[in-house]
This record gives sequence, structure tokens and C-alpha cells, in this order.
Amino acid sequence: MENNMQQLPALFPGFQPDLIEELSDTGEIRSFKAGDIIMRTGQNIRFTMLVVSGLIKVYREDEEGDEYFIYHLHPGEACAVSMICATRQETSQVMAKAVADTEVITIPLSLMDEWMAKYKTWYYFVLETYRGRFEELLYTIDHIAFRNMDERLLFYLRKHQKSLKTNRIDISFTEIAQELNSSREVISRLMKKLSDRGLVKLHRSYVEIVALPLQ
Amino acid sequence: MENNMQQLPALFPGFQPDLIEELSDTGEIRSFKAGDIIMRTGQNIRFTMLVVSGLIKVYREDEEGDEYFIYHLHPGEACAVSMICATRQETSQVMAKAVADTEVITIPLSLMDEWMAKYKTWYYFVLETYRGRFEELLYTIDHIAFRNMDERLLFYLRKHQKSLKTNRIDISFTEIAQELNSSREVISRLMKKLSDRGLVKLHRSYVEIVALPLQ
DNA sequence: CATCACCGGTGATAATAGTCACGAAATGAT
DNA sequence: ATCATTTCGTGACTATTATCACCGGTGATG
Repeated sequence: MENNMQQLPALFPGFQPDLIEELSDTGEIRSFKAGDIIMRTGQNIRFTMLVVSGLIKVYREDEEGDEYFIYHLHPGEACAVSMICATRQETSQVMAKAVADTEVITIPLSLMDEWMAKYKTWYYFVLETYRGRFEELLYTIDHIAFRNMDERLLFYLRKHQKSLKTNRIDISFTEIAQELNSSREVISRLMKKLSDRGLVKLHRSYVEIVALPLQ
Repeated sequence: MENNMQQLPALFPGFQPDLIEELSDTGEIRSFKAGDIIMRTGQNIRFTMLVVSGLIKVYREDEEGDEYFIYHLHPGEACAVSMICATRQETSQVMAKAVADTEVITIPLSLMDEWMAKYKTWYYFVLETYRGRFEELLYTIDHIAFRNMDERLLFYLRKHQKSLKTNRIDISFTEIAQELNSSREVISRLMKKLSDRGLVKLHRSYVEIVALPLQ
């Protein structure tokens, strides 16, 4: 626990010293195992969360259980949804699940609000978080609205490559299909095409990215 | 101009009196004709905008000119994009077009920031704007990801019905097709189905909503 | 009234994606 | 070693959506 708090300046370089101090005094560390659901659609939000370590996937889920992957949250980032809902005591509109073992700092809603006026660097951090997530949502809309599944799959792989900082994507076709709201068979065929083009190498339960076109 | 400023308390009932006063002192009214483009993708944002009268449609556009309608802005609402980009001097990621003759109040970026600390009611207004638009984006994603074109068309009609507060939607099939990134023929066939179900009545250049299922 | 721009209907066809059915190979547990 | 589970490939079929071609109707304009 103490260790985690010492990482804060490095994780949040934009934060002013007194904010870091209050954060480590009042924030509470919570840990999740890989696969744990951190936030559920419809769930009441009582905290704002800052990611300390691990990786969180944020996705949309409809009544029938269909999913659509939206973005990852990395260490040093915050959950925009938990901030946005914070001020109005709203419920979450998205699902969040730990992809790896993950630690977050939770901050009571009242403080989140108080700090906006108290710490300029917190204010900028929150706004930048909004801006970034808003942008991600727009990119997501772009892809679903304008792109075919093959391009969306490429986008998905690239997103994971960046997020996980590795060329090895340890996800089964079934899971990928779920996150793109498609079906395993479709992903299988599209992956084969990518493989034929020499962009990926296929393995059991993981995909190796050989070369991905920038755009 | 003076008239417009007198409407402010009614338009923004949440604003405190001194904020209203400063708003009418420093805000500048700008007018747009129906059809005018108010904001363009990639354009630099220098102002935050509050809608006073008229109606604005906000939509996404890709390189090839394909569109996707996202939401309307009504009097009393603000453009979340212009607020979000404000703090970072970013460029717009969406298009905004006046649907009817429209008046907005523009506020310099510096004030927008200043007021966040100065006026609690402004702070809440901005956050509520973020929250609302964020939610709209999520709904949009839901529909593109999980629904077929027939349901998206219904959703589109309902959105317009609410926004325009009328059962007469004065939009040609060609335009609807554009806003849903589909094609005229598809919309034509789907409309016919809706008409057969007794939900709408079709006319030249407009659609009359007879009954729309709530969900 | 002739012409032109726009609006909409419709059949035929194509492209994309989803579903079903089946099987083979790899992995893990007992 | 055997068996169940997971993972993936694939052919056949269906559903949805997009595209093409062509038509008729409407209304504004000169």
C-alpha cells in the first residue's frame, strides 16, 4: 500500500505536490484480479477511480449480453464515467472489467468536486480525461458507422497492441468476436485474410502482430 | 440583441444572477441561417457556444463525406465539444450545422475557464453538459453496434420528434439516408414497412409520425 | 408548357456479415 | 492414457444492407 502511494508522482506527473499528498492521505487502494468486473451497467457510482497498475477494459453491454469494446484504461488514467456521473450521483452506463490484475485509487465523490476548485492541476486532469474519452467515443462511432469488420478488426488489434505494448495479443477469436459484437467464424475468416497479407501470425489462443499498416 | 439577453434567465434557469449578468455583458450573439455550417471538423475552436434560439445538428463526417448524425442542440444547451476542446485549444472533431435559423452566445475560452472557479452554477452546467453528451454518444454507439437499420431509423425519427416537438419531420429520404450513413433506397423500403405497420404516413419531402412505440 | 432539379418506388444483383453444422487439433484434468 | 473442453477452420446457407438501373411524379422557373 505504502509502495503504491510512492508511485503517485511518477504516475500523475501533472499533479501539484499538495494534491499528491491529499490523494495519498484520503485515497483508498482497491485491488482487482484479472477478469473481475469493476463496474456494471446500472450500478451506482460512489467513487472516482484512478488507475495505479494493471489494465481495465471499458465496454458497452446491451440487454441480451452483446458487448462492444470502447477503450482501455491504463495506469495514470482515470475513469471518465465515474467522474462524469460523480457530480450527479448517476449510475454507470458502461461495464468495466480488469484485464490484468489491477489496482486503483478510489476517491469519494465529495472530494472529487471539492478538488476541482482547490487544485488547478486536478481541474485540468479531469477536463483532459473528459476530452480524451469523448474523443475515443467519437473514434468508436467512426469505426462502427463507416468501416467494415475487417478494418474494425485491424483497429481493434492496433488498439490492443498500443495498450498492452506488445505484439502478442492473448485473446481468443471467440472473445474478439464478442468485443466487436461479431461472431467467431467471421473473425476467423478475417484473421486468415490478415494472415495471408502477412500482417499477423495466428496461433492458438493468441495472435502475433507482424506488421500493421499505420492507417 | 437586447431582447435576446433578456431571455437568458428563462433559458438558463440554473445560472446565478451574477453569472447571467456577466454572460450578457461579455457574451456575443452570433446568428446563423438554416443550413449554415457552424463548426467544421478540424476547425480551431476559439469560443464556447450556448444556444439561444433555433436548432443545431451535430454530426460526424469522414474523409469521403459520409455522415453520421449524433445529436441536436436546443436553446438552453451548450456545445460540449466547444467546451471540451476549450481548455486545450484543440480542434473540433465534429461538424455542427444550423437546422433552423439559429442564435448562439459565444464566450471566449479564457472566460469559460475562469467561470468554472467563479460560478458554482456554471461549473455544474458544464459538467451536466459533458455528462449529457457523453450519454448521447453511448446511446449512438449502442444503436450502431447492436441495432439493425430499421430500429435505428425508428430511433432517428423519435429523436427528431422530440427535438422538433412535432410529428411532422421535414426531411427527405435522401437526407435521412445520409445522416444514417445508409442509402435512399434502403430508407425508402424501411419507411414503407413502417407505413404498413401504421407508424408513419409518407408524404413528399416529409414524414408524418402517427404512432411510435416508446421503446 | 417545356425543362430541369429533386423526390420517391422498385426490381435485380452484389457485397457483407451472421448462423448452422461439422470436424480436427491442442490443451488440461483425472 | 483417456476424456472433456477449448480453440479454430470451413462449407453451406441466410439475412441484411448497398448498389445499379430505370421509372414516374412534383414543383419551380423562364
